[in-house]
Amino acid sequence: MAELTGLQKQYILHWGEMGTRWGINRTVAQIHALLYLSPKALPAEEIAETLSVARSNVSTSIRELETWGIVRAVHVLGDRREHYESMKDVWEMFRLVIEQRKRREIDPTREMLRRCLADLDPKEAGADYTRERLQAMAGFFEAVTELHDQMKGLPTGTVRKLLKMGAKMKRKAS
Amino acid sequence: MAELTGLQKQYILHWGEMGTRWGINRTVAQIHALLYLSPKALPAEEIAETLSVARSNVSTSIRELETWGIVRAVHVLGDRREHYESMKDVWEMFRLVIEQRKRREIDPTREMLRRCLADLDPKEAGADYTRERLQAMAGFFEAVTELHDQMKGLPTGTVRKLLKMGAKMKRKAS
DNA sequence: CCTTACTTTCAGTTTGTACTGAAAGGACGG
DNA sequence: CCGTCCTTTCAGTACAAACTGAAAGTAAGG
Repeated sequence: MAELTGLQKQYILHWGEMGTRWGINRTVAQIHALLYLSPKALPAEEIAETLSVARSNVSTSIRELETWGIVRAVHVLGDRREHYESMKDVWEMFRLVIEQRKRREIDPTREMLRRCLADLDPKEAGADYTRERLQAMAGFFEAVTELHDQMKGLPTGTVRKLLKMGAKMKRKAS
Repeated sequence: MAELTGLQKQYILHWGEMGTRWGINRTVAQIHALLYLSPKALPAEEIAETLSVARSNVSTSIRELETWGIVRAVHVLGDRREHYESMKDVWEMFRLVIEQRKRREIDPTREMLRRCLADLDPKEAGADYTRERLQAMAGFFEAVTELHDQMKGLPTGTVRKLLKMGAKMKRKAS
């Protein structure tokens, strides 16, 4: 089994911490980091040993990474075990994660806000104020959704172009 | 003390859940939701009763919201207690949060990546591959930083304009 | 089929974060 | 300055999420 270099250790540990701050399981993030740096697909057993976690923990974590769509199992000739490899395209990886977090978190929030606005009884005291607040929040989430929908279809290069355009507008405004 | 309407309850509970998913303490998020919906600033005591949490918990949570800069203490004539109110501008609120999360999480990651690239020993086996991966990741984080820096200075309206421009480019591309 | 190699599931345990209540620390009014 | 009202701090506790290891499940090879 391959020992980790100091550099790999540094990257993996940092990535793990990062994960926890964004509501992603530390081990899940660490496994992803390991696979991302690895030039070849790794079997679960080796991942477990390298990161010093239980084999079963790896199983669950890999499963989660697979549902995100950023890790997949590949087969190696003459080996019955599954080997796992990470997607290497960073932009696509984050796009996948963002898309899914939007679906799981942003969309339900939009629904909640719509439901609240629908349920709002105009006769209730302070209804106008509440509506104002809910609408402001809803407007923000709609804008985020719009932004997301537009990024979704764009190739990486176009996003970069937009970045440059933003820079120009900023200069004009100031 | 004002009882919560069903609608407020719904909003506050949802916001609390939302918070936990993004690494923000549930109570902190709930307090923010309550203050956001409240037309008037509330004393800590009332927040504690309304949400059924300990007075001391409110104290800590408010403190955190204050460091984010999205809640502040105000004084009410003839009342010795501090009253707390939430910022009402949603865009500004998220801008503040994003800016600070960037500083706490994105920036250290950029540094880590730069350090890794600097430490990388070209003589080590697989160094080229590792460099490639680290550079790809670093490039992404640089782009995110660039994007953030540009958004930072822009007024809300300009962000909306960029959204529309993106829509146009998308149509052209397809 | 049976064996062996590998993977997943799950009940119990550990760990870390959040929360509480009591005590200490201000500050204002009298 | 003393009492009271309010806020913060902190040590201990509760709770939820993560993790483990054993056992059950699955599939390939002989």
